[in-house]
Amino acid sequence: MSYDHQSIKDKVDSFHKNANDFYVDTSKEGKNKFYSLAMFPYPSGNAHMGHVRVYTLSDVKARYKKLKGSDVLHPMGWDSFGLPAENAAIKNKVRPDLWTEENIKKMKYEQLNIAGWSFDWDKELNTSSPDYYKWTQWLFLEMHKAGLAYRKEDYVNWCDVDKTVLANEQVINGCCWRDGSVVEKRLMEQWFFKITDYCDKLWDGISKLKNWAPEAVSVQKNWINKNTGTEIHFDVPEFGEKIEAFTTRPDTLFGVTALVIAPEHPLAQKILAKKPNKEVEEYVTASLKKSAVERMQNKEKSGVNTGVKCRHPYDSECKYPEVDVWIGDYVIADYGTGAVMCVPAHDTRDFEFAKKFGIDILEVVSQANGKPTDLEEAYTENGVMINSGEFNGMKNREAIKAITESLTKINKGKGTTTYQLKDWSVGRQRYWGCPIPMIHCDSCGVVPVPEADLPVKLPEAKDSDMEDGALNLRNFPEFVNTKCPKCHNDAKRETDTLDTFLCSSWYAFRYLDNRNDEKIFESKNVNNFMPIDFYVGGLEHAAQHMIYFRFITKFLHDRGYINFDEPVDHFFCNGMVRMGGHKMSKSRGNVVVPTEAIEKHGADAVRMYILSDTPAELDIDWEDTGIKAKYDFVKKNYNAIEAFLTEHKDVKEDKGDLSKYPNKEFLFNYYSTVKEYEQSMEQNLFHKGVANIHAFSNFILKELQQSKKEGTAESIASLKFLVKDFLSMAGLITPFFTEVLLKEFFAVESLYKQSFPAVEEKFLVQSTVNVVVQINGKKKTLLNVDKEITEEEVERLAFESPEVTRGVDGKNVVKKIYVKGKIYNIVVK
RNA sequence: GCCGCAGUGGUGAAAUUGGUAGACACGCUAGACUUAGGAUCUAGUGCUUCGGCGUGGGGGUUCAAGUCCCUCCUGCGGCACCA
Repeated sequence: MSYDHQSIKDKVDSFHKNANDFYVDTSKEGKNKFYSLAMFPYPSGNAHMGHVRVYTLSDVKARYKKLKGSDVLHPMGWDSFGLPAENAAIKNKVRPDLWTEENIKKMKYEQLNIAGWSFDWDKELNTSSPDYYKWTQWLFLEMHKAGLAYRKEDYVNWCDVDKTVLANEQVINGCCWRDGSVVEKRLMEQWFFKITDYCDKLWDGISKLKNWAPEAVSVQKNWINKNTGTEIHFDVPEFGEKIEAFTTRPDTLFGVTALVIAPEHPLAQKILAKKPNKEVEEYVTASLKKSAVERMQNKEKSGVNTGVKCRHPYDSECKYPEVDVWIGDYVIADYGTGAVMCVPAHDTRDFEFAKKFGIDILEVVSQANGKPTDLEEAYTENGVMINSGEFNGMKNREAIKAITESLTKINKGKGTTTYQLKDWSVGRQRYWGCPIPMIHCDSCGVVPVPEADLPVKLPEAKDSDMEDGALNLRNFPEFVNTKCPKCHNDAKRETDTLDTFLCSSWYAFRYLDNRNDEKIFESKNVNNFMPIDFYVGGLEHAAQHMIYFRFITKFLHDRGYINFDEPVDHFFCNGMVRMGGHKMSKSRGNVVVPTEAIEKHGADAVRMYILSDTPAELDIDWEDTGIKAKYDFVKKNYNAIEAFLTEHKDVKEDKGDLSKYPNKEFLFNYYSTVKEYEQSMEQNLFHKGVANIHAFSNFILKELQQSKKEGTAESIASLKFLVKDFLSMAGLITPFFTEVLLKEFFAVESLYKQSFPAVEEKFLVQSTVNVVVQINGKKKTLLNVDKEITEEEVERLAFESPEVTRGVDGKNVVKKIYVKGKIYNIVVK
């Protein structure tokens, strides 16, 4: 029967109807484990081409490892808490839980089951289901027990469109990551996770991320951003305290002509309280109102002199023993100490600030050529110390160390490190999320919900709740009002829900024991299969999700639940699927819907196409000619192979003695391509894998033709055997037509459970080799010679060739280099 | 500004890690065949003045460089008033 992708799909569906071929027993001990994971989807109800790409990648890798004999885990689940469900509720008056449930059904049974993805659905999980979020709550309580979940009043990122607080990681260029609206700073009391306690571990762990996409490693580095420097104390006698300034350039200490603190710095409020001053007050108020975007866009320096003085640590030696304390919003409150020493001569920002406000400029690091002190701009290069008391004459690089040591001795400072990473704000003022298992009691304070009472379930939303602004746990009295677990008096539940990034920071663990209702997971299972061997997802998750995932892993490690401290061995960042050079979007009208593409071209062609031509890390541009070509390829191969197998139905496939196989070149091609294909799969060069399949097809189909004329009973049996192995290998990429042929003509139990053929090295040995003859490294001719040929013989043949004769004519042969069986290079002058 | 990645035919790209640059495809050209099919098959396809020349530019190391080193240019991504 001629190729018809629809009937092939129907057949494959019927093969897998009853059994879960892709099941793996995660409690089974053993060594040969492979965990292939693609980031789980938000159940929007519509799978898009991006999903097709990611899940095909994790699938091909999973199938490959299975063929190579590993126990493979390739699970799937739902990242189902979050805003779209609430927005749908408000718009269409559908309960968020029901809306989510509908979408999951739709995606699971109509979209994620049509592309041949080998998901083990036995491991399915859903972050918004109480048996999952019970353990998200448990994790919160563990954090709380460890002192890592805490409340504080702080300036937080407020998104007024989503009516919720956002984590720093969710603010991109000062705007909300979801809707792009400008984020405000609001002083609020909020739940935080003390991820900053893990800065060192997260930073040091970066060196272990050898198999991560380099871009993703770079994102991790930039985000945590460790900086080594010195903390220097400036006494403020009037207030009986000191300002700690962080700097990476302690060598410029003697050039300090002012001190600048951030408007949010605690001292600012103290100054206002003690020495009320309208100008200062107005400046502070105005600065606090400014959004991050305003601060970012307007880099014009602003500030105000408080008139408060502070003392230089070396006040007896330096030119400016006492300097003014300024408030300036170019100083960032939550980086370093929120205070900087202002050294205009050697810092571009301080220079601008000083120029604008007439602050003195004192050069302390001179250029080697001793240029004058009348600086046009800040001098930020290295040099020799001047105007710096006892440190004069030193190289400034040495002075950095010397001054830090000296400060430590006189107890006026110390070497320190600082990080850009901030504590993780985890509370969200939203309904559709995991409730924070805490209770506020007037007499006992904030009390954790006892573990036995978990999960704290979300109340069911009624139609009247589903109004804009009303869908909030505050408005559910039956949820809010409770008893204090300690004193049993009336108390109120916490009404914030958890950031959905917490839900997704531990799902990979839960897949290994998704039905456990006694504990979060069985450690044995997790230790057995993790770290994840192959984790596929977009680079956009390299900051938020991957930071949190690493943090939670390190936390669970420190609490003794797991024996590894990095969750992902290989993080593979796939590129986007675009069309016409743009991201697919409804408004642009350049959307290819996966279900439609698969219906039209068949899943084999779609899978093959989405992997072909371009490395999976890069963006691809969807082209109709490309997908059509893959359809044609699948059709051609199915038809040719089916015809061959039908003709030789009665011949039992038999490898036999391949050394008697008539076409040695075919065997050479076959096994060298097996070798290349294996490498492509090992190294995740899936586009090369597709090219290898093309190469296979090119010589196999030719050989099938040839066998019609010259085939013997023996050679047909061998060829049939080789075709069977080819189908198993190609089945990684095109699992539909290959499985049908394997079932119908070879009665295999399942494509998934085949094995990868071993490379027969003996057929890769050839009796002749091509030796390239070069003159001065430029190729002149090619000699096809016996592999064991001597150097003398090569030399004779080379010099006999007209190209060499012409090339050396009238020149001196200086040197001859022979690389056995490869290169013969003649050097002439 | 700092960090990371990349630059190869008309296009997507490959190159066993220093040893025949352009595998495998798309597109294009010519031809064949036609039971008009999502046709298929065959041949060709870096440039060339047929000597050669060619991997963003310039320099270097080497018998030999797309690959290593220096330098510059361009594009993409991340961070960014980070002290």
